[in-house]
Amino acid sequence: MNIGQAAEASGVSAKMIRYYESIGLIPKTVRTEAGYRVYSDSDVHTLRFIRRARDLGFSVEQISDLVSLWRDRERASKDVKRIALEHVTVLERKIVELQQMAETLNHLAKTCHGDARPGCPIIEELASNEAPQCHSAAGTRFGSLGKAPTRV
Amino acid sequence: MNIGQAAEASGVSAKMIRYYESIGLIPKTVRTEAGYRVYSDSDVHTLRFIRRARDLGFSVEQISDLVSLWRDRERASKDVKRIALEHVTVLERKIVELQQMAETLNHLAKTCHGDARPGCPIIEELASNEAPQCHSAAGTRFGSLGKAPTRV
DNA sequence: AGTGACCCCTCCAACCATGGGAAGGTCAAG
DNA sequence: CTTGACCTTCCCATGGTTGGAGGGGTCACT
Repeated sequence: MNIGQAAEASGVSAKMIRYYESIGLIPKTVRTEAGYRVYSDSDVHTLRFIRRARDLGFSVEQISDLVSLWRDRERASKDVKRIALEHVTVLERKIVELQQMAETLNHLAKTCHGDARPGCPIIEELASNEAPQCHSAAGTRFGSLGKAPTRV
Repeated sequence: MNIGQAAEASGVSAKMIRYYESIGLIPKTVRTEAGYRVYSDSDVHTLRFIRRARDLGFSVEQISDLVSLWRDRERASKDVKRIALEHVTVLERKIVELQQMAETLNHLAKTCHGDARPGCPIIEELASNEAPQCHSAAGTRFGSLGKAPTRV
């Protein structure tokens, strides 16, 4: 199977398959004489695994661990569960962050008459010198969420 | 005021101030003879505005619009409200996405005994050939959320 | 006047995951 | 043999932010 068919069958783009190979998430494949990558059904299976893990929001690094655990017949389900639950924790923190942003904006938008007149509480809030937001946590730019603030 | 003090006072790092200048979000500042950027209290006010908008998850492009509207005394609050509510829509879609991921994982983790034995429903789910997830929408990799799937 | 501790400058690279495209090789069908 | 669909590698862009290198400025203290 060529890379295009493998991409089709797995739902991972050819671009990403090459990228995953380049970073070592998947091993280098066999090549034809002409240099074309060749994939087996088993490879497609792995790619599908990877795609599902991506769909669940795991990072490539986490997926790398999950793939290892998957391949490892002696794997401890404890390890898998730990990775999954750690990820859930991160997800839930991000959810809260986004909810606070949305709440703050909804609150401000509600008090904004939204017509052609100037004078808008949203702008005024942003421009104020006072406490950043009414919903406190949205201002914690560098929460303990990792290296960077949540990009939205 | 030098850039460091402006950064301190506004909560925007010196690096980011230079970046915002370079992309035109803020105008070029006056410089000292030695080439140091000089900031006024008003500049700091603008930077604080920008930081708050970032905290609310607005993109730089949106912030650029908001800053223009802020400066424009004839601004229509309608325009501000529209930007804010559009952003809320995006936020809420992302929240739902993340919630679905978290739900799926929580569900799988619940059925994972999580001890030293092998055999783990989380891995098995990822590896299965069947329907991607029990919570359907988490698999819609390219939902109508914009250019790319939500990176987590 | 020298020295050390900071500050500032610009430019370049990295992160993450992904898409786009150019320039060239390969393959199968017509 | 031509055409078109595929493959290859390589480079570039995204967005927002941080980091570093390498060079210079400023200031207070000795």
